[in-house]
Amino acid sequence: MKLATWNVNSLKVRLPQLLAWLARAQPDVVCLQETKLEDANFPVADIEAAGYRCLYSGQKAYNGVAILSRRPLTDPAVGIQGFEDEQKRVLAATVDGVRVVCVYVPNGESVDSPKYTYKLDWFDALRVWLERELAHHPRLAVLGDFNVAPEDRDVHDPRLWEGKVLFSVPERDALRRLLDLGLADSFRLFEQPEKSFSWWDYRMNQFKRNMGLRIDHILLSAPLAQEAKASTIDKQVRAQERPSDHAPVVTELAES
DNA sequence: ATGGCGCCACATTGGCGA
Repeated sequence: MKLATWNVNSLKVRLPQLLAWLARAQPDVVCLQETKLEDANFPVADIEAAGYRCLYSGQKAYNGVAILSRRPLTDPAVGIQGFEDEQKRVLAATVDGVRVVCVYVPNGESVDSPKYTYKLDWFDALRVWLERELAHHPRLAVLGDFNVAPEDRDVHDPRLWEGKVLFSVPERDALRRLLDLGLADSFRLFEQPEKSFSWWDYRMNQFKRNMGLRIDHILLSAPLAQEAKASTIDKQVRAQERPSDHAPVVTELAES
């Protein structure tokens, strides 16, 4: 089973790229973030024509998440249980016995912003909810844009980013506490090229200069981590014309 | 120190992302 996550930064704009990527990469399950579409405008027909079922939870202009799957999606759930949030950032469903959770963690804006407080509160609520979800679903995967680079090696210039939003200690601690529930950062289960990133700012040719961050992650519970075969970041997608600022991350599980 | 780019909407400028 090939699991993927991609922040598309507008599904309306990126739909042709998504369809081309599905055909090339052949993922089984794809979690999308920043679809920026109300549910009424979700391109269901195009995605079904490509061979994928879909679940989506969106809003106008901001946020919005979706799960695409070749196999049936069951037991859908919207949002973090027990956490009121108008922003559409979380969607979950079960595919072939794997509980798939798609997350779009708040950006935080800057460490002195109210949005940063919201981000940390949001992480807390996510952790509490995921702990319960794990108890019910031992085969659990959390995929998405976490808006946190976990370690120095996930940042092109850690000294420059030290203390900044996306790399501040409280954010990294919040992500660490998720991993401490018994989730593995699947990308790091395998040997990887140095300076592997999943996001590059549009400005200043940062992609060409590989000045990025690794903030998009696929976390796997222990039974799934044992089955992981490979994990990669699809940089080709970021090199296209009119790209999203994020590249897809893909983790493959052995057939079980 | 600031803006750079791209997308969106009560749009031709400002909010937001990261």
